[in-house]
Amino acid sequence: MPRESDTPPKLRDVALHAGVSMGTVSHVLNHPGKVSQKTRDRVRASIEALGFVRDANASSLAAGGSRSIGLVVIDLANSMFVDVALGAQQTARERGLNLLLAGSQDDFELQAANVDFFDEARVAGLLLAPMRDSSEQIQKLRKRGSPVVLVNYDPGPGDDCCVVVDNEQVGYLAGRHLIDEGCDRLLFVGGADPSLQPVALRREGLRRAVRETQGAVRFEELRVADLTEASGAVAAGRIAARGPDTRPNGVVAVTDTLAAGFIAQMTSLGVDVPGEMAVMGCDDNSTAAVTSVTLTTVAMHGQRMGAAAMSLLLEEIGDPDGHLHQRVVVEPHLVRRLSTTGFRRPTA
Amino acid sequence: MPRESDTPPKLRDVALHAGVSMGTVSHVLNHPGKVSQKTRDRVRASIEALGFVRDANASSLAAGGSRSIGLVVIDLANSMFVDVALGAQQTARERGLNLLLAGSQDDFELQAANVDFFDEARVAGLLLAPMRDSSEQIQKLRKRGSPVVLVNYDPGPGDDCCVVVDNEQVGYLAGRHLIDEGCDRLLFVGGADPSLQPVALRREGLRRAVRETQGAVRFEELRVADLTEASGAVAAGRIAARGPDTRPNGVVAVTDTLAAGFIAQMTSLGVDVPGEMAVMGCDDNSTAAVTSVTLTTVAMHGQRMGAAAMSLLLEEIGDPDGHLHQRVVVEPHLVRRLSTTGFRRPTA
DNA sequence: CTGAAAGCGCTTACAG
DNA sequence: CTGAAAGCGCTTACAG
Repeated sequence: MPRESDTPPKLRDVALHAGVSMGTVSHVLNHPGKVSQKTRDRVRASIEALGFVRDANASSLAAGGSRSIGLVVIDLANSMFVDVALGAQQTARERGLNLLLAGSQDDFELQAANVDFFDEARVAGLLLAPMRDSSEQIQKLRKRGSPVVLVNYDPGPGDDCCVVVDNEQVGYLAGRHLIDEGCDRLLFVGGADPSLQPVALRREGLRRAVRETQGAVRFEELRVADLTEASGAVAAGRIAARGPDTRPNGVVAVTDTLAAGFIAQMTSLGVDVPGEMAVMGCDDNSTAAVTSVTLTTVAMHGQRMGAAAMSLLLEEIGDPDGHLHQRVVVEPHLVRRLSTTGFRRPTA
Repeated sequence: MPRESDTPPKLRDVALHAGVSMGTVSHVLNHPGKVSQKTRDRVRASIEALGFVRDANASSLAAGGSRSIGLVVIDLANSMFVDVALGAQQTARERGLNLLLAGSQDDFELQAANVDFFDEARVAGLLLAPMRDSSEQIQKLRKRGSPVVLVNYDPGPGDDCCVVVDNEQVGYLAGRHLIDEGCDRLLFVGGADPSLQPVALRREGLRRAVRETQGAVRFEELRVADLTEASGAVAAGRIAARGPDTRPNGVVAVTDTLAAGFIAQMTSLGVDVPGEMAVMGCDDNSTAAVTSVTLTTVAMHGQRMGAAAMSLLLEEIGDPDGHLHQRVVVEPHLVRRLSTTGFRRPTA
């Protein structure tokens, strides 16, 4: 039964209770193999009896490092990053490490604060899904000896491991799907910021799918201000204004959010989606799924990304010098839903 | 410029560099008001110059407590809990505290592990959204002096603060909405487990709305095995089998997931939702929104819950003895979408 | 306002 | 396998 003291038991109380030294208790906790079965059992019984819970702060300080890994994602409201967290957590647990999770809510300053927090906590390593170049933040961690692995961001050949999705393939899968459904006039709706790597790559992939048809399919693109639903609606307005015979009949919006706005507006303008126009997004972002028809999209394996990133990180933690930085590319996959199902093929 | 040493700078290096004692550096960090402007600036310059980052483990140990709050939620894939985290984080930051987030993935053992982890980390307090009675876990924290506030779970009058949504009102709002749309034969679809408080309360609220019509609206209910999409589909099958004139024309599923399965199956059986039958869910769970029509639902103010819970926690941390436990009830609100819009009123 | 010193609770060589 | 002791990096009374 728990001791009725007014102060919580500490390691020395356990030692006293079990009749051993503090060092032995600590060994039971950290290197049980070094202690005889008998002593171990006695110590564990005392721990149980007193309700002892080790102070992780003291432990990390004395051991010179914590057994936690930090994960900082762009935004927890994006379900992809929740998947990343699940994958990373599972892999971490398998190795006896704890995952600390923080979301940056699309705010670069909050991201910096999160990284700083994990820096202060002296995490054993950091998984970072940055919203843009964050080499400064990463440098600080590295100086302290904490490896960093980037998720969903490719820093280019250099100092860090990264795990990214094959965005060119994302675009290709989208294009291929629409073409297979019978669309022959494709539109790519992207954001105006050309520096966003994923946007450029997805466009390239889509073009590849179009090229493969050897001219049977037309391609055009439309740039909107940003990747919000509002911009999607603007794009829809412009396209709908054109006649049914010249406007695109297959649309790839570069994000689900954009696609959601596009479909909502297109529908309200009287165009039948997907009957007259198949529309799809990219990301499989569940928070953007509230469209009038369910959205076909190209999804990423978020969990796989998280698990891969954690593996790379642990590898580097385990062997900081021998480690070679890697770039892991995860393949996307198509998720077919109603926004492209039931498109009426042109009977030309 | 950062010092080119092979070992990261510590507080004593900063003291040396600034020509002050370690105590003074610590004061600059923790009680800047106690240090003269001039000294403060000098110390800060040294911190900057050396790239010093304080070790939070050592700090917490010496100070006898950390400046972090833990939040353990049932499942991060449920968007409501992401909202809770956002609200809690914002409130925590305003008070200079950090929020540590952990998701339990619907697994009670993982929940226990998460709570233990925060216990070891000696968090200043814990916000817990438990999946069921967790008084044991809570007791451990309390023994160590960490207050606990429950979120989305009402433990009954007792030892802890809690923040919950008014689930009776959830049911009432749902019923009221359907009745206003012209439905006169309501169905409540709930899970078979009567011990789930929210289910019972939502049913009560719905009944209240029905009672208010003084007999003009019929009420019935259907219990299914659990709250999955599959069970929703099963329920739809049973209802659809009845003729259009006797079956319900307004349905409240106790969760969005259930509603999603219900609608999908009902539609595929040839019943027009919402034309012949208006259907709605409860929760506003974005991950369940992938239905063929967008789902009307009753939502909770997750952010508000998170913020309220954090406030209660901080209040108790600030005044452990004077603190009175409270039960904060957050009002739900209706989110109208397509699954109830366009219902054809019976013209009897 | 500033400094010297004790101590937070644990871990880890080091001897036995 | 076990114990005594130094030390992890900071904070906080306590004197000055």
